[in-house]
Amino acid sequence: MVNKQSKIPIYYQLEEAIKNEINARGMEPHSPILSEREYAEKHGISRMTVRQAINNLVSQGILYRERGRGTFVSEQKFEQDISQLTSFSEDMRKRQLIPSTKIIKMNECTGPSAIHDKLKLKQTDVIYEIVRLRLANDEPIALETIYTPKKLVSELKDHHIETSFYHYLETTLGLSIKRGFQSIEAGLANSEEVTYLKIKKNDPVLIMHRISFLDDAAGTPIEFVKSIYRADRYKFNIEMNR
Amino acid sequence: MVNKQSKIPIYYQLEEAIKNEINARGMEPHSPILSEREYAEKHGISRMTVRQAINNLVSQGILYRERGRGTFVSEQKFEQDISQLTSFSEDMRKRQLIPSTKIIKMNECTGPSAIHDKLKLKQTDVIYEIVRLRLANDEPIALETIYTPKKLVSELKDHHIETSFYHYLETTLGLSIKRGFQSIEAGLANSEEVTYLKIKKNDPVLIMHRISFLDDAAGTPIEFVKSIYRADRYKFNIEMNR
DNA sequence: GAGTGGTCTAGACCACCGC
DNA sequence: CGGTGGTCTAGACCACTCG
Repeated sequence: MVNKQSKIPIYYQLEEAIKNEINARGMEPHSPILSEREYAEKHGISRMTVRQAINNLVSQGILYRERGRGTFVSEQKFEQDISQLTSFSEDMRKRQLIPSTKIIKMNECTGPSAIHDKLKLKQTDVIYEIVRLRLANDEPIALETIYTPKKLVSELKDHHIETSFYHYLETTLGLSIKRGFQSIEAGLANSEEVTYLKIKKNDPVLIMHRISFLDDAAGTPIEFVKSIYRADRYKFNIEMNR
Repeated sequence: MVNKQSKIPIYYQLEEAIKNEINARGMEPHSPILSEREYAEKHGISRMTVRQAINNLVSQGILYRERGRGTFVSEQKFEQDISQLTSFSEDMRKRQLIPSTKIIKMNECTGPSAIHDKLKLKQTDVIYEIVRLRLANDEPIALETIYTPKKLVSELKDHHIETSFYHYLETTLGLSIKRGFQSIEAGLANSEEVTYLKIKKNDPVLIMHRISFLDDAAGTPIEFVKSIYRADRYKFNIEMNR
């Protein structure tokens, strides 16, 4: 039921109520929910408020409308889940593997300038360069180099980056990552990569570059990452819309 | 200006008007547009109608709001372009390259069964197997094998697949592709790939598998594709949300 | 305090669907 | 025909920002 005295907006309460209704009653895809006028009367609220709730659920892919017929429960709700920007740790857990990390190197630097440009920094700004070996079930999977501006992540300690850098950014620093741009190419392992990844010289590898941006008005770059993945242990999975 | 007599919804006319305003005046990112009340008065319409127009532009990533301050022009407008499922031809044109195609092989078959499973077909259903060499500016980029059910694409002729298979599906057959699932891995070129792609044995390649689904209630699989890309000429670019 | 976006109301007319 | 969603109105009060 909707509480009109609550500080929580009515349309939001109704969103939750409708979602509960769908789950609690185990409503099948394509089954109709109440009409907008019925919800309005049932809760003693305006139809426009009901529409706001339903609009939100439609854009979340939970409901769909058909003019003249009604509003119905959607088939699936992948929608938001498509092509999510995920950290290595999240990625591995999705694959039912246990992620771990070995820090190879962490230092502050002011170069190279190409990195400054990508991160939209001044040449004098200090950048952290972090090299980590990423493992899954204790087997080396990827060698990863992160560049991130010191002024955004303050004083980084080993324990901040021993598990998930994203988790540290989002939970401890309260930074919100909005989107990232990735490129994926193929190459052959060089001697440094061979050592850490325990593969042979000239074995194929996947080379991923990523730049991620914060969810602020300016879209501030927060990290530039280069990762080398073992081709025999890793492939990228991407779900795409058209 | 908005025409209240038109059959085109006012909120939609206003959307177009605001977009024009931004472009025509060359408004910079972060510059404010008129307030909701100002648009309402200027066009003699209700504020709620103005809000509907602005809401749409916000969800398209063209504007953003700040409570108590106003509504502003967004930095970029990547919008829906995120992680779009694109055909080879579309992909190349985006990169300012001229795509072309050489058909290597096209035949009907009823195997292998793994393909039938992926396309959710009966073992007796006929599948087209199409092998095409994809070029950009006349240079070979990828060797592509498509499996697609004959019953969905009817009688395929060479000229249907000499340019864009997606274009044929969507324009001639009126099929609408909704989403696809891709995997990307790295490998070394085998002897067949070497010949067509004009690279050397054991050069690195990108191996892409894709399965695409139609925009119908059942989400019918329409194609299973395996593509081998030259690593020295191609990399995947992906934009992702979080 | 003046202006902004956020929420909400109680109506209205329309186009469309299914019976 | 009655019911649905789609659009629209002319107000209202709120929380927030900024000078």
